[in-house]
Amino acid sequence: MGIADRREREKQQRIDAIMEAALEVFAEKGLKNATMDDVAEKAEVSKGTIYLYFKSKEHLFFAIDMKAGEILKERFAEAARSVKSGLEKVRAIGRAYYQFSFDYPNYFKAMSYVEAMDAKTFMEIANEMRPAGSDTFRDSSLKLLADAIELGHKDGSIANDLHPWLYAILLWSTSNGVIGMIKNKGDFLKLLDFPMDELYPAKELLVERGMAPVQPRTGNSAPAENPESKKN
Amino acid sequence: MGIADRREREKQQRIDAIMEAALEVFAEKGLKNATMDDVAEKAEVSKGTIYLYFKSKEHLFFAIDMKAGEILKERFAEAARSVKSGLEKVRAIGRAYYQFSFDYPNYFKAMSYVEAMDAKTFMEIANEMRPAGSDTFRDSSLKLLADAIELGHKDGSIANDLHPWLYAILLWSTSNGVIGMIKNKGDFLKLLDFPMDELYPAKELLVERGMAPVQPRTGNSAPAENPESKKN
DNA sequence: CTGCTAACTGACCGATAGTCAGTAACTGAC
DNA sequence: GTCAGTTACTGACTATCGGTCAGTTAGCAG
Repeated sequence: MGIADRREREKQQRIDAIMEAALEVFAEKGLKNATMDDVAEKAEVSKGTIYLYFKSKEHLFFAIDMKAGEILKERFAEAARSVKSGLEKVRAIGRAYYQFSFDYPNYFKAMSYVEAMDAKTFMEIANEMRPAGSDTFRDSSLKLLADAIELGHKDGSIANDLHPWLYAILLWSTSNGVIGMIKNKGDFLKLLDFPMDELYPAKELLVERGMAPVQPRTGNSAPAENPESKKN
Repeated sequence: MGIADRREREKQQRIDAIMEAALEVFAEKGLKNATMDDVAEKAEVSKGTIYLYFKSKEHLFFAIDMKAGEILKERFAEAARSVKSGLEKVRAIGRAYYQFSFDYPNYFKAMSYVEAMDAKTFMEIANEMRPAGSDTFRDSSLKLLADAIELGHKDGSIANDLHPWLYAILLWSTSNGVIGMIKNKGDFLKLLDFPMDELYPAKELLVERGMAPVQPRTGNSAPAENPESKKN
């Protein structure tokens, strides 16, 4: 079985080489302008070889997205480990995500790309590429966030009127929006003297106030369920 | 001058026809799979004609994005008009945006596409296509949101610890994240029994709590500025 | 009718994702 | 050692699509 093992190992090395090359090409030319020929050259294989291991360019992106997910999971775990309360863990995970987008801009771009895929394409590729038993969310980085929120419910640091998974998806998607704005339009907004650096901290502030355990309030600030509140 | 007028009118009709055709093709095939040949056929012009009026596919997208912005502005104005307090206006505008993404899914997609452009490309195209005097933000739909927030500061319905424009960009980008999640991954999450319908209302709840005028709090829920809060 | 201009056309080009018939390298059986 | 079979790999080729441009048509002025 030693030979089969070695072959398996070599296969994996090829896959790693291709993914690493892809990441470098993305960094140099951007996702959209990176060609498969570029990747092939950088990885020192022929284009055909890439297609032996990745069904399409999108499959390659997806593989990179999965790897990004692994890195993110480690970072989230570390962030959550560093503090105790649910709210603190949520905050630490949020910052870890923000930091990740700077530390691994190309992984982050790949994630954004996959994020923006329509659900149909996404599901097709996901079904082909995820290891058989893997349960999309249950073992993802998001799980760590949901766990932190659940803990927050228990230790009283987070309002428990929303389901942990709802909170998690909410925090995830709002962070994506804010970081996406910073990444894609940051240069532009800076040109208009907009203080980009304050955006994520402000988001954190807003969300943490929103997650605070509900207390009796004075004033007219209660969120209304009623859509047609025409009277002042 | 009658002839020149007529020519100008016909030119505009051509432009409208192309944009309308483009929108239909996007609806049928999705942004990515829509080809310029498709658009040309649908608009009943040759491909060359499209390129007389739009420098590139991206310029065409951008034109559609601008039109979407106009529609959005009207909707925002109407939403803001329907209520009185700053917070209510913000809420109404937020809902108008959410509703817009369902009423005009293809306009919304085009906006998302432009949103995701890198700042460099975006600025190049914007400079070419915006009417000369127009000041990107100052007369955009976002301005209406910023105005509503400023009003909220004055009437006391919104915490005034963040600059109106910071709030506006924040609400905009977080909404984009949430709606993007719903649009792109909604089908997928639904498959996992995730209650998609609750996502936007939950976002609204969270944000409105976060925007509420600051009051003395009990409990340990104060957002900390300190990044290394290691002690529980 | 003639010459001029503006609008329009569609065959064509270059780039690029993806394919596949052919080749090379390796393996295990004898 | 050799040879048939298998696996990994190659790169020329195809199809598609964004974008171009030389040529055509239509309308107008003199």
